[in-house]
Amino acid sequence: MKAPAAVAALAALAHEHRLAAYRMLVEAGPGGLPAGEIAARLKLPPSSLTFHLQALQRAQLISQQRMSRQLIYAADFGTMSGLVGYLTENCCAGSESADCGSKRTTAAVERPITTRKTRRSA
Amino acid sequence: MKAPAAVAALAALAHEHRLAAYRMLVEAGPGGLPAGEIAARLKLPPSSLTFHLQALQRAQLISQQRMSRQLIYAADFGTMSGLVGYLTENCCAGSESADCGSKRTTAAVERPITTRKTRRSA
DNA sequence: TCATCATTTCGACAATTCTCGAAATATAGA
DNA sequence: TCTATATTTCGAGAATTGTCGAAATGATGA
Repeated sequence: MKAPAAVAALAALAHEHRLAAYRMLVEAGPGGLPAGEIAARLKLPPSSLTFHLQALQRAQLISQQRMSRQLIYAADFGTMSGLVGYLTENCCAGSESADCGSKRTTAAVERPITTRKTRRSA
Repeated sequence: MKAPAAVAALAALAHEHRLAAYRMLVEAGPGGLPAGEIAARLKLPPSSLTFHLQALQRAQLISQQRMSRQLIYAADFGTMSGLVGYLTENCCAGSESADCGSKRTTAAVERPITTRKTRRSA
């Protein structure tokens, strides 16, 4: 995943209702859920839900499939995997600095600004 | 990290300039970078940059520290760690469905949350 | 104190996002 | 075909976000 796709995925998830919908679909698994069921659980009017599902779909975070009268939405785990990969590889520092993925129970990585000056800018 | 904080962090990162600024600060490491340096590299007018840095700061993704005349910004790795943790735990399916964190090429965070081995330095 | 540098705050505007009722579309069964 | 169900599309208004020049603030050295 590259930066523009990452921005798209981040933006799609950066909303209360969309994150809730996505999590619901993750929990539902590959079988997914019909739009009406998601709307009911989220207590959203159908047209509002469609708006948010379309945002998730544009970012390729979910997919759609018709099943008789219903439209079933399911999480696309590959995209989320790509996003998590992007964040760990590009936003969590590499080998030299703090590594944010390894032991995140508590604040493992504070800010040792005191240790050394490391003034190499000029 | 809980849902509202995750939404805040996702929204803060969901913008081309802010993601670029954040990545730059990750690469810079704990020493951080002065605002002017970030603005110059991103080719952004100073007031626009401030707007974006404030968004990142509100989400606790970066911190600010004055150093003489300059304001130094540095990535807060703990928050990113929390975000990655939130996504892997809440948005990547649990034990039953597809697990999106497992087979990335390199990555550091490969810690399956399904089992709690408590294996310390095996 | 004054001049200068680094950065933020202010203000105004453009652009985008969010919300949701009403109308339209697609499917199924009688 | 007619009716009912499931969901989307349309349209309009409210709210939020993004942009950036100009003015203000804070720090430094002369």
